[in-house]
Amino acid sequence: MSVTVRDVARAAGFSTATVSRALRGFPSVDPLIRAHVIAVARGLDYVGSPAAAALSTGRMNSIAIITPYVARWSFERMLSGVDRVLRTTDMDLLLYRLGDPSDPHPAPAHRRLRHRVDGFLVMSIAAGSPDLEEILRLNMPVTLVGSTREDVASVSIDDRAAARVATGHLLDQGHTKVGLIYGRERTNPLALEHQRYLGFVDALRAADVAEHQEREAPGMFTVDGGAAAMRELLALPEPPTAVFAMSDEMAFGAMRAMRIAGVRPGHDIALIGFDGHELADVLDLSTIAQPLEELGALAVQNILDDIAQPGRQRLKTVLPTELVVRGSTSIRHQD
Amino acid sequence: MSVTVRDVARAAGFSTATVSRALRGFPSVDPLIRAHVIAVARGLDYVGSPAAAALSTGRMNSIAIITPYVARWSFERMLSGVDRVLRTTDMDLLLYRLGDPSDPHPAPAHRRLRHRVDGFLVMSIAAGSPDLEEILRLNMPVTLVGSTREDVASVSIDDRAAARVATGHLLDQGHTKVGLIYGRERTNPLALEHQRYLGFVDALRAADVAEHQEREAPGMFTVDGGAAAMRELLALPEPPTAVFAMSDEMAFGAMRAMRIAGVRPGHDIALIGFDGHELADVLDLSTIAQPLEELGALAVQNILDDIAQPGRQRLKTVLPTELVVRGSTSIRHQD
DNA sequence: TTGTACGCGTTATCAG
DNA sequence: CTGATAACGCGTACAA
Repeated sequence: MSVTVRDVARAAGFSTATVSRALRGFPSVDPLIRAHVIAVARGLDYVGSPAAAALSTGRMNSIAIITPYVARWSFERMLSGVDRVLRTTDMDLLLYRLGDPSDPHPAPAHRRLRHRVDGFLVMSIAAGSPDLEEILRLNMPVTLVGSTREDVASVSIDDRAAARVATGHLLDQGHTKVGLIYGRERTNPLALEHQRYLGFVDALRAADVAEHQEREAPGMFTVDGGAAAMRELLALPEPPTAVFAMSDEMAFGAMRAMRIAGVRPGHDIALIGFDGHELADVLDLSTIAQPLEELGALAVQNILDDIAQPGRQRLKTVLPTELVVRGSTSIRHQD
Repeated sequence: MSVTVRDVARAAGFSTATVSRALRGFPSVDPLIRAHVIAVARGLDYVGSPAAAALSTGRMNSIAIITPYVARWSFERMLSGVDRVLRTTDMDLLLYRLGDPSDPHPAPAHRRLRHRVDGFLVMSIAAGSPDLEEILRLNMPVTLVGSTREDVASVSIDDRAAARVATGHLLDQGHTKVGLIYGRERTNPLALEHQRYLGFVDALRAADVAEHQEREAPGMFTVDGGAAAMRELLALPEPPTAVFAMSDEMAFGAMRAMRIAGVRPGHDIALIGFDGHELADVLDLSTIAQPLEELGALAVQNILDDIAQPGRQRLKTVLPTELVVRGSTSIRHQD
């Protein structure tokens, strides 16, 4: 087939053991011999078999990203952070789309992953999700990104506080009819968006503003969904004068619906999103910026550490968010 | 360590060979025995070792995506298409960020990939790129997405024709001072964007409009870069009255710069992008829509086929693009 | 410091 | 249709 350690050993005039050690830079090998072996290996265009190494050591030298939402902007950002850290190592990155609660074609088997990777980065999957439970049952290093769970390492933001800030910002402008564009199921404690919903309610309560369920519409965390939600809100007998969308992408959709309906964001209706999307700036959308790239980077670093030294203290990091005020919430409400 | 075929074999009262065959659904095994073996395996919570299987068969059961631009919207879409197809198989997906010509920290070794995957999906890497050459040298199944190269399978669009259409659309509106926001190096034949540049020039020539190099600014294919480019164009003594941006993301940046400068897209300056970005709609940006998800899906399907039957005819698919006219180019130019 | 020899878990071959 | 056994390529005790 192709050239193996044995070939290199023969050509170099040493044993496979020495070759193996030399190639991996062990200190216990004579510098001269190492140089020679490396030269010979290069000459033979030798490249090791990760499968064989994995079989022998039990380490796969790779980690998996588990996430249901490959198509969200936030994923793309977190992935950038992950990649930035990972490319300084020799670890490989596997990508598995798993954990979408509304998936008609549910995951076949997580068992398969067992011997496939050394650790898991679970992104945007709520604690309590069956898929997450399956992963945890594997009893391998896991770090959550964007969610939290007892006894599992995680890197996240304080969603509840952030949503409180976003909603509070609207209330500060004098709005009392505050609408919400959520994802799919805001009241399910297992849903990732639940915390943001609680923050929304917190803020209303703190300001003594009543919550009106009919002013809350689902936007599925997509642009189109956000548009549909806003259409729904606009059709209300008493539409909200301010709206908090749980993601910038939904807010963008809402803006489209508003434009079509002839309603100006920041003028007729205040609108704030969530994420700190690159284009929020272009669309002059107020938002809650979260450090997505950092989330990814810290999480992968933690996984690497966990793999290196098992039984390590579980890391729980919470990163800060920032309210970014732009035109879409610039105008105060006056009754 | 964990339960192996041998354990299953012992528990089931059959040989490892039979167990292996039964578990993989070989027709040559007694249905009753198969059922029994499967039951036992499940009972033992058996899960196979891909590393061992790979070592034995030489097939890794996984493919790699190679791309420099993890953070672009177009990547996210193509990835969605890839995943849609891949999840109907038992193949795993490895992700490698490689091939960025402006990478200060160049790739360590592609050799490493040799025994890691069964095939490569090379996205958005120009033919002639050193990284692509390295991959091709491996002599394994490769499918290009978004670029073309002699003797390599590819799924792409006709960039040149599409750019011609975009530019032609501007010219049709009566514009003669047409600007361009390109990526990094439009004139390098090895750059991916070169074809779009050629299409731009084609259209100008066909309309007998002179090309003015100073009306062409680099936007690095990012939002911020697009903004900078537009600022540059606006500062010209004779700014263009219409601009073609080689990506929607750059066009978005351009729109931001225009808004800050008090110039209205589609009114003061016509603007058209490229990609069919989800948010082009929201921003009322005309664009060239390309079927990104389909590109990804077809490419991965082709790789799977190539792996299944080596030495197959090289596929060369070109998918159609579509001009989408919106507000940003709706107003005709009048001198 | 270097070499020998075995094991990792699975699949493929070949004989029965 | 089933079983015994030899690879697959590398890492690593253990011995020298």
